[in-house]
Amino acid sequence: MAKPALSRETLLPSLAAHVLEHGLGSASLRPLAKAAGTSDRMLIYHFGNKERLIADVLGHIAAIYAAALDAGVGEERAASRAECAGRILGQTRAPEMQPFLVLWWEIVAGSARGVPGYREAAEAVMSRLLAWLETQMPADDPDPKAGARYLLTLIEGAQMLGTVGHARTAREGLAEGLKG
Amino acid sequence: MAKPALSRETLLPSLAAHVLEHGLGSASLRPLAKAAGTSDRMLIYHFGNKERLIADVLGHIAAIYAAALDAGVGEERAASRAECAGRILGQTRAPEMQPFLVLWWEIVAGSARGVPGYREAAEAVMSRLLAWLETQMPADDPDPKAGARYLLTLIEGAQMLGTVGHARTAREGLAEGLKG
DNA sequence: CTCATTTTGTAGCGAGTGCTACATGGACTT
DNA sequence: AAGTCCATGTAGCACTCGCTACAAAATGAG
Repeated sequence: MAKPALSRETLLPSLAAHVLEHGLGSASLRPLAKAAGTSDRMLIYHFGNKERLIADVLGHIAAIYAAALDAGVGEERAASRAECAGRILGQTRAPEMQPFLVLWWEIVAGSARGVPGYREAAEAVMSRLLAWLETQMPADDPDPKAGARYLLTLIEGAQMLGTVGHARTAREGLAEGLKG
Repeated sequence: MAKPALSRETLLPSLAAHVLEHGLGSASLRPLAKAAGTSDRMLIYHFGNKERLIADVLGHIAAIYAAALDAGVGEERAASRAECAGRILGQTRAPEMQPFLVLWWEIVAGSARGVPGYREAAEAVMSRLLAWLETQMPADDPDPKAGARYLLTLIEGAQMLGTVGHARTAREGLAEGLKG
C-alpha cells in the first residue's frame, strides 16, 4: 500500500481543481502536470492526448457540480417561483461557486465554437440543473416541469447579464417576469 | 491616390472580419496581419500591443452590430411580447448572425475571466440591445422599459440554452414565461 | 536638394505549445 | 534467473506566441 498508483482517476481531482482555478484558456499540459504532481509526458501517457484529457476533466467537474447540487437540495420548498429564483441566484453569488460560473462561460463559448467535448459537458450540466430545479419548485406550482424550464431560461439569462455588468438589468427583468 | 494608407481605421474592418470568422481564440498577430494584408510588426506599430488591438477590434465589431440593429428596426410593431421575442430569436437564427453569436460567448467568457476590454465591449453591446428592444416592444405594452429588460433576460437565457444543445428547453421555457 | 520624421521589411529572441523517441527502472510471470 | 510488460524520466522536435532591434525606404519641411 501507500502506492499512489497515478492513474486517470487519481489525477482527475487535481486537474479539475487547477482548471477550476485558472480556467481552460491556460490549461496547457505542463502547468496541469505540475498541479497534479506529474509530467506532461505522463498526462499524454494516461489520457492519450490533450483533447481527451480536457473532456475527462470537464466530465469530472460536471460530476462534482452535480454532487454539489444533490447535496444542496433544500429542505423547505420555496413559496413562489420568484422566491425559488431568488434563492438560486443568491446561492450562485457565493464565492465558492464563482469558479464554476467563470468556467461555465468558457464551456459555453467552446460549445458555440464546436470545440470537441464541450457541447456534451455543457448539455449534461444543464440537464442536471433542470432536473434539480424541478425538485426546487414550489409545492403548489401548477406546472413544475414547465416552471423549471422557464426559471432555468430566466436564471441563465440573468446570470449572463450579471457577468457582463448588467446585474441591475437582470434583477429588474427578473422582477418583471416573476411579479404577481 | 490608390494609396491604401494603412492606419488603424483602414485595418479595423479586415481585422474585425477575421475575428468574426475565426474567433478570438485564434486571433493571434500573424494570422490577423495576413488577413489585413500587413505584418504582425505593423499591427504592433499601429496599435501598440495586442491588448489594445483586440479592444479596438471589439469596439469596431460592436459598432457594426449596433448599425445592423438600427438598420433592422421593424416598421410594424409586434402585437405581443411573445411575438416580439419570437421575431428576435428568429432573426438571430439567420446564418449571417451566427458569427456574432459565436463571438458573443467568447466575449462573455472573457468578461467573466476579467480579460481587459471584454467587459466594456460586452456591456456596451447589451446596453445597445436593450435600448433597441425597447423600440420593438408592442405599442400597447403597459411598461415597455420593464418589458424590454424582461425579454432581454429571457432571450439571452434562451440563446445560451440553444448553443448548448437545449434549444427545446429554451423554447418551452419561453412559452411558459410568455403565455397568456 | 537636404535633412528629419514617419512608415515599413527582415530577422530574430525567449518563452511556451502538444507531442514523441529513447532509455531505464521496477514489478511480475515462468 | 531470465524475460516481459507497464510506468516513468530526460531530451528534444517543430511549431506558435507577442514583441523588438536594426536598418532601409518613403515622405514631407526648409
